[in-house]
Amino acid sequence: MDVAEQGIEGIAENEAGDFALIERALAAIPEESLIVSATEIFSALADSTRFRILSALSVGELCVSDLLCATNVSQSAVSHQLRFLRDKKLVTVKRDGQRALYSLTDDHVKSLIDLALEHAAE
Amino acid sequence: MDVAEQGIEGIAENEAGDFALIERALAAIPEESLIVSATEIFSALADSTRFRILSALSVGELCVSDLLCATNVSQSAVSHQLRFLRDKKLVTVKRDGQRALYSLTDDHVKSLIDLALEHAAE
DNA sequence: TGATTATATGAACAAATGCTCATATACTAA
DNA sequence: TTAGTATATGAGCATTTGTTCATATAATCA
Repeated sequence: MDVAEQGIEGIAENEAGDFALIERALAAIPEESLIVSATEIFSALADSTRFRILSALSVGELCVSDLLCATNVSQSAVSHQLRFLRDKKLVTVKRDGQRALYSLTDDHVKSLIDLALEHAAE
Repeated sequence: MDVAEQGIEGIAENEAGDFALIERALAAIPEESLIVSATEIFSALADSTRFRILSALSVGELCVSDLLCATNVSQSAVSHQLRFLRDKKLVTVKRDGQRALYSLTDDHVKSLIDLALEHAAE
């Protein structure tokens, strides 16, 4: 009704039979704040250095020099990426003497990695 | 054995008790080609325009002007992004008269979107 | 045919990204 | 304290990204 007519104006020239599908498609698009959050997680996983870091952490808590082994970049680069991941709340740190122990904040990240690998393996 | 000793050299100063974990962490990192594929999918989902396009397509086949309604950018931008998604094999096109009908290549993408939204909703 | 609608593409550009280098901070041990 | 190890940060830079503008191609219709 309201929604349908709003859609009709936006879409203009389509045949009537497709309106329902288009409406559903537009309805399937989450609201902006959710899009921002979702694309942020995907951005975090979209870089190979961060992907390696997060993959490694999916097994458990690790310190920066461990994560250095997990990547192909400098210690500085790892620290910068860890800062990025901290800011996005995807990892948390805790100090242990000289070490900084990082771990995944929750396991959605691990699920996402597994799903993507499943897709990649085709 | 082989693997463990290789790890010990790389890691250098850690206490013996942590080697097992570190080994498992390094083993959890997929091989390069899988990382490339996985980060490519995540990149595709890491942009709000593409995210909107893929969300909309998760409901079914749509033409470019429908997808234009689903985004906030120009027709040209949508076309460019569709080209990107085609190149990455995430969507497929089929011509229908003047229209180009796009659809998702498979539904891993939809699963990834759903998982990310689940995480985002916290 | 020419006009119209739908989609695609190339060029150019601003903004974002990811890295390294140099350096700073934090903690430990002698 | 000083030296050594572990981590963090700021600046600078090259590369990548996403967009718009202008235009090209494709298909339909009068």
